[in-house]
Amino acid sequence: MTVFEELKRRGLLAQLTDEEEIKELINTGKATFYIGFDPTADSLHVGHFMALCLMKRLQMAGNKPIALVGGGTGMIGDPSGKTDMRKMLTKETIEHNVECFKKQMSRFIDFSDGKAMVVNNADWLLDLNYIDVLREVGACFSVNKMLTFECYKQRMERGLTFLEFNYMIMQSYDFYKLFQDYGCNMQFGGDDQWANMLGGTELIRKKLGKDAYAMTITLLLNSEGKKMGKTEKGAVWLDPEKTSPYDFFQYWRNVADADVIKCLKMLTFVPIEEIEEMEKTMQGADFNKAKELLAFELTKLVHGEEEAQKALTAAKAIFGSGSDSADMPTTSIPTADLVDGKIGILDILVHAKLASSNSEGRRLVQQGGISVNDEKISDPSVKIEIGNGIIIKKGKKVFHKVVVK
RNA sequence: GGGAGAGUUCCCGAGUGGCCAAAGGGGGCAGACUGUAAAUCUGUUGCUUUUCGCUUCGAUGGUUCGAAUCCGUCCUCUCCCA
Repeated sequence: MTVFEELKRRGLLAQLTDEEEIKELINTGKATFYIGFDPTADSLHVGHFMALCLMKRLQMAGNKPIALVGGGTGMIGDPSGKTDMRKMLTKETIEHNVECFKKQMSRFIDFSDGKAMVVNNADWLLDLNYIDVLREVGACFSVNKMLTFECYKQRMERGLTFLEFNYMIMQSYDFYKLFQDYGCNMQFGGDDQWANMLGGTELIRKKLGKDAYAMTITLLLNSEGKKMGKTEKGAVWLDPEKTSPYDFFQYWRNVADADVIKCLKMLTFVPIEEIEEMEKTMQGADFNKAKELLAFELTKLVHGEEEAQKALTAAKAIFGSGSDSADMPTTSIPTADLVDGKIGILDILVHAKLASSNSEGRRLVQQGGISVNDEKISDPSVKIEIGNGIIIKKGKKVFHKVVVK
């Protein structure tokens, strides 16, 4: 099966400028393509992961990926898909984030022997001269046309600054620049980037009279139409410091039934035939097996096989029998906080960040949401003896170990 | 630059002198039902040493026994005209 066919069967392809050309180029390994990453945080998250997978798939087929970190465009902020202007990041923050991105990417993509490269558009965007840019590329963009793009529509109602309006031009300039300097003939990205990417291909055509191609991948939306990889507490990060492997595993273990197959197809390297077979016969509790596979595969890709195994074992131990596990998130309480070797349940909850305040902890206890060593707690004033460590269960899915330091 | 309007708790959005920690909805959390799913139903959703009390309605100063509500100044945003 060719790469193109594989991408298509996995439901990854969204829009393409020229299907036949792109198919030919990537199948024969002749593409040099780039994907842009906006350094808005100090870690990549699940949304970026899709792009990384795509890079890897294409790299395996012999194509050359360029990861473009938006150190320059990050100064502007992409208005696509946002209803409000985002916060401006300082130069220092962006530089720091760019460094973090580079490190994380090298885990997925093979950068040896020039098989792939990372570039930072700050290297060329920051030194641009305003007037020169206006004359060189500004003349190629029609404001009338830009305003008709979907990505600006909703911002037309709520306000769009000139700063953000220029994001598209900068991104187009990136492609133009990479095309000339590195022979980069394709740009890939999320489907929300379509308009920005087309800007690049048109600029190249107008300035150089040559063809470049763009392709977007389907955004990973859950069955409710929301972007996946976000939780109430924020994004699901690839950095183990920000989202522990166990939590990462649990996020995928808990996806909705309707989303499992899609996620397996789009995010994992499990052979497509296998997934399609699974899809046909899946019913009832089979979903749990599929979710387990999904969670395991992804954790393995992101954190390595060992961590994935640990997360799986921990999950099985906890949800299977509720018994102890070495890999559970743990909080240590200083001995000084204990009175006669005991401590109030509310203090424990707040310490372990299972509750953000005493009030919330009290509520949890009163509503029967807290168990200590499998015994339900109903009195918020109860003192708990920690001894060699206790297991606290909050709700049905959150387990936490507490020990004395 | 001129004119009009708006800023309320996680979000949307009521409230226009005391009965306001502030309606309603969304979201979150917990309980029931389940498959660590969805849907549904119930409870809950500022803090606290929990029936007392404390802080909150853009910021600040004032009027008042009492202010989210009235007045002054400032900040931010939206709309109309240029």
